[in-house]
Amino acid sequence: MGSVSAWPETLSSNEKRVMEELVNGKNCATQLQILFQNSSERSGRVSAQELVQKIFTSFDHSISLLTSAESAEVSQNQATSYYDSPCCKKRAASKEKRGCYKRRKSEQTWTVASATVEDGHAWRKYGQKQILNSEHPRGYFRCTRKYDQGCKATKQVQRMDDGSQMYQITYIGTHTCRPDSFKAPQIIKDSESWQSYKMVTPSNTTAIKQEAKETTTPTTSGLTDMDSVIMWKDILGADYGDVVSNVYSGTEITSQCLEMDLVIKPVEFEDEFQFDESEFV
DNA sequence: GACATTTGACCGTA
DNA sequence: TACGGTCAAATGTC
Repeated sequence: MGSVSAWPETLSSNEKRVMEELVNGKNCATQLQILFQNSSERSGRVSAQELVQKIFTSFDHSISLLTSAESAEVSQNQATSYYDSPCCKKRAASKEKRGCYKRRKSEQTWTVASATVEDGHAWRKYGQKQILNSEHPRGYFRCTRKYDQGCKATKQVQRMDDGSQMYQITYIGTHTCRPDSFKAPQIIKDSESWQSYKMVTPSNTTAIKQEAKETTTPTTSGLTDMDSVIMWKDILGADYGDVVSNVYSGTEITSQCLEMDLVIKPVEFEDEFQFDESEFV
């Protein structure tokens, strides 16, 4: 485990802490993988659940650190840039001026094929567009916490043209909001079995906020973040075939998790995110 | 009345 | 210049 002093001095203290958390999470994941490889026993010094708990905590801390830094930046920017920006002054001056925006090319994006548009977050639809050569229109959604918490997450939902009931959902940007209900999955918190996690159903959900047709509801597990959904599925995949069936085929992951059927396509990180897989095997 | 959705207009990018 | 993403007025719903 690296100490703070092991990181380049160019990193800020927050970045160093993030790195520490990520390394910690990676190490736990490695141990967890070994545990799964010797799946019959629970003989390690720590149980799989404890490791998963650690991983979750590490990633959660990292996300918190990053989002707190980002949120500060966002709120600072918002205070001055959004309503005071030349762009919007211009808009105020000219009511006819619309579409004053910058495309966010550097945001993280990932695509998910799902039988449902629900993902545990509350989204508000802000647009719909007929796309060329597509049978179905594409819906544009933003996080309902965009204005109160500066959350930059958006998603695009489009019915697939292959006649199936599947939706192609593209997530753009990560949630910087911190829903009150966000917490570690019940299974982790209560140290229950993985099986209990499987038993979580949409029927015992509580809504963060009522949104019309596209409203999404978090599960009681509190697993409200799409990133978390993907993460837990990935973790559970190998040895919990009944719970989650993952097929890692190069760059594509096919999963079935809870009520969602997902095909997760490659995450495109425009920011340079390096992950040395060779150390993982 | 507050909030969400619809829809046409506007604008950036390829 | 066409396409796609976003904005915001109009409209709908509770």
